[in-house]
Amino acid sequence: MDVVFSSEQVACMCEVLLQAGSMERLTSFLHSLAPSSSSSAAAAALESVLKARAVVAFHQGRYADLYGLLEARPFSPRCHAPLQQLWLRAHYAEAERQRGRPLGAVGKYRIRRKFPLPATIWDGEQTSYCFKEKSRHVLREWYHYKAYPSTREKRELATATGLTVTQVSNWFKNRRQRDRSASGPDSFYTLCPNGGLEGSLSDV
DNA sequence: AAGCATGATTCTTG
DNA sequence: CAAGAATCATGCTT
Repeated sequence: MDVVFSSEQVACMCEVLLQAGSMERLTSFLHSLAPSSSSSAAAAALESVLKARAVVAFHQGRYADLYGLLEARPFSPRCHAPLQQLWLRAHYAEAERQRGRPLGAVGKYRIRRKFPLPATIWDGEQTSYCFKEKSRHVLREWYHYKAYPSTREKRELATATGLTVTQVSNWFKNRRQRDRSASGPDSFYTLCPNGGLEGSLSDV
């Protein structure tokens, strides 16, 4: 068909179908897009289309295609997280298929080291189980100067780091606690006490 | 499998 | 509501 979509429409279509997770429709939609030469050039330049193609490639197990797509050109940071997941999950899947059984934590770790994220999908860091190095840097600096930020200062730190106020509070709390316990008169008893808690809590 | 690091949670206290 | 302590949960590393 020669239904002509604007670039925006195409992108929107991809996003919606991605969101809905309907591979079928997404696949056929992309397929309908590919052969037409006029709009395909413009469409191919669209990030959403590339992302959609990557997702489809992943779903179909065409991992080589997937890697090609991901490495082809830089993506905006907005898409990094999902695309990184694709990259990793594809490599995990390949390794698992090859060895016939699922990978454990260590296996996945090795895969991650063996196949580092391409620069097109990675802004340098953002490993996820931690706050960003940038945010942590800000917090550390601040802590050095003052370990007890006021509520107002916490708010500022939150906006400065992109974290929530609670996260900032937690960070300072944890930091203080760990600093203190690390330097305190720790020579004494290292063992934990036992019997502390008695059951039977009354409710209501 | 064990150890470490780090964010979050729970409980108590002021 | 915030601080401290103990503890949990999870991910990384060895």
